[in-house]
Amino acid sequence: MKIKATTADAYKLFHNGTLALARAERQGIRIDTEYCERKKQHLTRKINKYQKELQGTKFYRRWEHIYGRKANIYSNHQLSRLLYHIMKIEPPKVTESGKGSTDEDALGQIDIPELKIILKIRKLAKIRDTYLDAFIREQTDGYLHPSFELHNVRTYRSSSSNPNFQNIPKRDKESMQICRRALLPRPGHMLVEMDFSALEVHIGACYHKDPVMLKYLKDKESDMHADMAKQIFMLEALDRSDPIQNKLRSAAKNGFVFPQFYGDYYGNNAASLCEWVGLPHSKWVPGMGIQLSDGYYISDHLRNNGIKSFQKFVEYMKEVEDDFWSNRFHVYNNWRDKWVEQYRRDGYLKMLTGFTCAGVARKNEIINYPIQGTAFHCLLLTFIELDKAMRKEKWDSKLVGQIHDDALLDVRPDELEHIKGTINRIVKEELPKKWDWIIVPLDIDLEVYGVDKPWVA
DNA sequence: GGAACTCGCCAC
DNA sequence: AAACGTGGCGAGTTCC
Repeated sequence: MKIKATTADAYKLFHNGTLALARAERQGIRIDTEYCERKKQHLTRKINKYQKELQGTKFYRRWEHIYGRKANIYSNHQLSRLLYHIMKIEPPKVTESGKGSTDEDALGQIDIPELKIILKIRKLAKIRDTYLDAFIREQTDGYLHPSFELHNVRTYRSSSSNPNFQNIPKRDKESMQICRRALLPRPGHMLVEMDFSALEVHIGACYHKDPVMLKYLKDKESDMHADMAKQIFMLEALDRSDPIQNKLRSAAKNGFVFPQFYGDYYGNNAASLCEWVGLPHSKWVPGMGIQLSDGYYISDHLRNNGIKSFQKFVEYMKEVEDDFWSNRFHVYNNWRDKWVEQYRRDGYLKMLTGFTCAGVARKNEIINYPIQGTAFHCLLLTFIELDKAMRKEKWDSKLVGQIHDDALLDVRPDELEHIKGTINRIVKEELPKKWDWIIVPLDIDLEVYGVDKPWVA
């Protein structure tokens, strides 16, 4: 008989989780403080160089003319006034409070070369002030001890602070290398990162049990993102080994599938997809966007299929969205409706792990909360069990951090094989045994970094 | 001089 | 009819 998880089960998970996370906090992660100091100075010199370059321009002299000695290139308030009030430029986008935005996207759409310098300065200052500075400030005796909290997040995920271990740059190569170069294993050890692949998609399937999604997750040959790329870009086939075709797959994944799961809609999707493939929000002519093959561009291809403008593409994406939820994933879609209906009736929702979310929430929030929380709980239980095995068997290896669906270990090389086996046992056997609602195989990836090498691939 | 706010930007 | 979920944090600004 199936027994549903209770609040007491949820409590126990967080009680044990708190203890395991506290032990990881106490272990800490080794940090190269001298490197941080050196790199900080290096970044400061680069920033000063860009600042000098900016200050020599007409644009900045205008800025100084308005603000005098108070002119500050880090003031977005001043920049916004200068661009949108003094220079009368039409704001490409506005902020939450309705003022002209000065974020990267907005500045990128304004044809003033000086703004490029500001963006470069912003990026370097972000690395220096948010990461390297914090690493130096927060370290004691060459170790960082980030906090991991379980009481801050509405979805019953974790948060991290002092410093935040969960937002160290990864996607931008330069930022990633500069920041992660600072984080090291203990002497003679290596960093090992384990992460669940597509965990939220898998956990979502445990809630809605859509047969089409279950097939995608169980059948290694099938590929949801490739299928969506084929549909969106009207392709007969998709070869992931071709870089351009793989880019189309990434566009479908990040510009349509994931945003749809979070509750986005075709209008934003169409804009995002165009961004991915380099097409403008206007009429399309031959030779626009990314090149599919010699002399054949994405705009040629879509025009040949009857989509000759952004406007038309938006209409087409409406059809794709409709097909996505009404046909392809209609069981998933019915679950969403029923789930929201039930919340509106009860005033709360209950997760598969026993946690309760109550209070006023919008539709998208209600759909996302259980999936986001439950996915993290899979990582947390894995973390707890690993910590338990580690202490019982007196490993020299240590758990040092966690990022929602990902854990970082500081491993003594001769223990690696045993640790791999332990992780696999926990994820493949113990998790599904404890939680019988896990109806899809959970997969984990292991990334092993070099002995004495930093957290840089 | 600190609290509370906005904005921008990093992660999943 | 509306239209992307969860955080932390630094700098600048405003208010007391």
